[in-house]
Amino acid sequence: MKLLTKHTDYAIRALSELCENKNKFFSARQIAKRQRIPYQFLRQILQGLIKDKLVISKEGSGGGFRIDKDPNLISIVDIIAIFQGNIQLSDCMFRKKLCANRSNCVLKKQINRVEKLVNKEFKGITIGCLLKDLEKQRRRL
Amino acid sequence: MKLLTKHTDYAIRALSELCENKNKFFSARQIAKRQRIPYQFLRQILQGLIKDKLVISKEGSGGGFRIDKDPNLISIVDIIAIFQGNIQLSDCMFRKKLCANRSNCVLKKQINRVEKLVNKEFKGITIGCLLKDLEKQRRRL
DNA sequence: GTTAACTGATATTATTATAGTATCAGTTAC
DNA sequence: GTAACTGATACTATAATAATATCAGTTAAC
Repeated sequence: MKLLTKHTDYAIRALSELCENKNKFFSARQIAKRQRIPYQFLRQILQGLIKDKLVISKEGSGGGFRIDKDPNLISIVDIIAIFQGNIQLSDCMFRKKLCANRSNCVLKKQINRVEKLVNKEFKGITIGCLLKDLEKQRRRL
Repeated sequence: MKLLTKHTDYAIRALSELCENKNKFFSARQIAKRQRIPYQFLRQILQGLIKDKLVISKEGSGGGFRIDKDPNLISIVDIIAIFQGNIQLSDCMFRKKLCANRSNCVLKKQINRVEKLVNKEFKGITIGCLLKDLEKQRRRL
């Protein structure tokens, strides 16, 4: 029962890493080591980020990945969407027919309401704002 | 990626069924049939509801289950808690140590915020209010 | 007092999602 | 040419969820 999977978690970390220098290419191996992410798993994740054009890659020796979108425009819903599909709090919503019992449908309405709320909140959480929070935290130490 | 499992979904339906007549004992077989819930699965769920004293049971022929708590005081967080533990949107929160990367911890803070929001909203959704919604819906038809 | 309709408790299996690993082909810089 | 990379994809492992099966004990009614 969780809304964020490792895919999303690792993707966020990888993106933050890339933001350390937006012009540099970081190799998957580098990122994996620094962020303690299983290497092959990270490579899959990076492929996902490429498809959505959040990062760009360079093949060959000295190659790697570079951020390709304004961090302030990368929200965690975008990342969730890549790896987990749209946010849905209950299976119930997938059922095409009306539920056997109507009470389930009134539940669905309530859940939909909360779902929209979560979506809205998550949209507001961007890589950019996470980095800002991080900066603040660092200054405080 | 869902917050409500079948356990919770079925439990809500079973409780609504029991509310049809708060003094009557309904057998698991009856409920299963009417709500189209796999019988043995439902029995497990009802055992869970008994442990938390949401329902009471009567053994033997003519026995079954009866609601034992004011529906207005049964919130879906209570039910989620029985079958899924506390609401947690990310695994990250389980890690005792600080994350390798601090950015993860700032993420944690944001997720915690949304988590509290979801909890608050879910607390407001009770069996009682779902039944009320259902009544309204019926009257409209 | 036997039988049918029940619950209590628990073990087992199936299914699916998530997480992680392995491999091979192709690219690039030196 | 070779070491350090990515692209693509197949495979395996683990865990959570969903569902099934079984047996012992209880109760009501005949």
